[in-house]
Amino acid sequence: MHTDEFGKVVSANDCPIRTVFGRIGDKWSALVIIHLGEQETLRFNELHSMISDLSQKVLTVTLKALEADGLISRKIYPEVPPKVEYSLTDLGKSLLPAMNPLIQWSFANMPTIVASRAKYGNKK
Amino acid sequence: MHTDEFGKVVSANDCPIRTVFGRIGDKWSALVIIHLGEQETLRFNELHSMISDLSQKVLTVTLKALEADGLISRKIYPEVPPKVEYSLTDLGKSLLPAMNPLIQWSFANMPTIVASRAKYGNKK
DNA sequence: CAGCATCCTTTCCGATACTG
DNA sequence: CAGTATCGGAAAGGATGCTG
Repeated sequence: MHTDEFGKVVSANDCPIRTVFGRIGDKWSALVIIHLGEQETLRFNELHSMISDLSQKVLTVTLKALEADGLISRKIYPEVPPKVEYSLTDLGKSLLPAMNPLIQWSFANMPTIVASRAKYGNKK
Repeated sequence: MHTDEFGKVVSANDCPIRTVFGRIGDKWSALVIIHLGEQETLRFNELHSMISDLSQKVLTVTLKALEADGLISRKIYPEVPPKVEYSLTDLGKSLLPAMNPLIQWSFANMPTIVASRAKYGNKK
């Protein structure tokens, strides 16, 4: 147990960095948030087709986790067939500008990283 | 397969967001990068004691992955006992300011997220 | 349409023991 | 000191089938 530059505990589940980066760093959450940031609201299958290579089960799990964290909201229209719309909450919206620099960095530096990774693989 | 707002492919391994967020979003990489950002250079056991609840094996794996991506560099001093120093590369240093807003956001909003998570758990 | 349930594989990660 | 090697448990993620 120790403290970081913010004077907060950086251990186990008390660590904000691990909590937040763990959420948006999982395989799909960041993409879901970004898509919802662009589109205002999206239905389940719209999201599913936008991020086509994730299973519907995992999308469900991801959405539930984001909802539990208060980052997205889920609106159900009592119709047949059912219609469910997802959108960012205010908290979720506040996350977008915080993520933006990292997104920019990702696009700018991904080629470098991929090249470095390949080179490292060869050296082994 | 589709394109996002940047006009780039957002699928499989071609997605910068998934590549970068996947790396810094894993359980420990972000913390390692942040610590190296604060301290300039750190030895293996210094990092290990700073992030005490990760095993030495996982620290090794994490460091190797970051090195492979070109984010940190590893300097070996041929002494007995051995001494190895880790530091951020220029690429790694450029990542820090990009991560910063998200770090700030994490500290600011972690309480809200934790509260929301707990509430959601009760409702189920 | 928007899921839930189940099964299965893969990956992650911690504990422990050992080494140049 | 700074790792490597091996094992085992837990968790993440994918495929498939079923349902209100």
